[in-house]
Amino acid sequence: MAPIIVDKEAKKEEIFLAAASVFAEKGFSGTRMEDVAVKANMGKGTVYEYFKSKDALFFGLYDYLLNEFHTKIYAVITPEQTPFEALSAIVSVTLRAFDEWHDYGFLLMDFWKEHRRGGGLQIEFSAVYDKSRDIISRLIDEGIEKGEFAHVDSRAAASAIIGILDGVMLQRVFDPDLYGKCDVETHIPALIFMGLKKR
Amino acid sequence: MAPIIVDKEAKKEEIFLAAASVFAEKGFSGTRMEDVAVKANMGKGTVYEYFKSKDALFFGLYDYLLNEFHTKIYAVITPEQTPFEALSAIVSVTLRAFDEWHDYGFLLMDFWKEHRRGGGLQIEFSAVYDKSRDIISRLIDEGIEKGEFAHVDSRAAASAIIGILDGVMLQRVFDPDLYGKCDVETHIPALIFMGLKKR
DNA sequence: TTTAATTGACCGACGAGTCGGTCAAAATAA
DNA sequence: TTATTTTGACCGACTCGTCGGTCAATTAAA
Repeated sequence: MAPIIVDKEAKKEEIFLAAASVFAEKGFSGTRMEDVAVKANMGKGTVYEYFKSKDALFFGLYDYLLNEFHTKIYAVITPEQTPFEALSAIVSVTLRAFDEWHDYGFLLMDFWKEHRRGGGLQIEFSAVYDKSRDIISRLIDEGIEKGEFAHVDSRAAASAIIGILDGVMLQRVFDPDLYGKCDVETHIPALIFMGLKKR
Repeated sequence: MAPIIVDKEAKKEEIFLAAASVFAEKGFSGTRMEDVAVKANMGKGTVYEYFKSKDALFFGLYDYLLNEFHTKIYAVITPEQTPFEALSAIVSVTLRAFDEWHDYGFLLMDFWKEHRRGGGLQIEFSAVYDKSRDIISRLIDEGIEKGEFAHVDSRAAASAIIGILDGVMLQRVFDPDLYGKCDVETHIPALIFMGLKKR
């Protein structure tokens, strides 16, 4: 019936990991499918058994990684936290995630850049960011309600917070040692909460 | 001896403008040199008279645009301003610049992404960001000294502010209507200065 | 005429995707 | 148990369209 029973899902994951590494190193257009195949210890044809095209692999990888990231986020927020605590947790875990996996920055830049290119595959970043802004701004609204936060525009603030995370990651991509001496995980949340102005 | 005297610089600029438009629309790797030539109303060969290679054109364009942006920034800061005023001016002019030329976001994503690819040409973003952080953090230090700002870590704060600008631009690239209803030029500086916490 | 400026047909490298063939495990027969 | 058949996972040589870059020819100013 079915000789050689292969765990297709596990194999897809293997390919994803190889692809992540190669795409991060060479960028989307600089990567040849053969490179991915070699990295995954298989023939090019095999990669095509699992992914219809280079695009399918690339955009599939995005979904895979986004899912992993969401898992990390959801792992640190609980209903018992105050809005302040929840926000802090999200900010730290994100900064730490970017820190732990330097390659992710390069990949993300590629996803940003390629997100258009037609086809049903393209990444809907507007939806992804919408969702993130929703979560953050809801936390901010809750904080305002509870008297914990000032009456800021929660949508704009959410956008800014997410912007900081992306923007700081970006700078770290260009200069990995940027925060060698400075504890960004403390200072960034501090700035978000306290602002620049003297109290 | 010297027949046709062509203003080489003006012609280079023509090509830059055409290239900016095409690169923004199709991305670096999606752009054919022929596309640029057509947009600039000339033959492909002519483009190669002015730029040695696609890379030379692309990275040359970056320098050209960066220079234009710096000119904009320097136009709004004066020695008489308080640190608060100078920072506000920089933030607004940057947000407005991103707003006025939507294409710039796409281009920037391409520059970010391609910044590595060897050769003597690659963009030194670490230096570019270093310079920006220097300017901003110096302003913040000055503000702290004058008792205008709290004792934040000025390097981290500068990094965060620049991050907000890049990050917000990014979100606007994905969702151009994001700030249709909300005055981001007011709210973002407000958040930076006042923070989230209730005073 | 001379020489700068322009051009686009052409070339060759490159890489995505294909496809016919191989192989080993599993099922079945003997 | 051993031989035979079946099946699908795997593979890499090949094809073929696509550009970056070149250059011989053309245009036009001086």
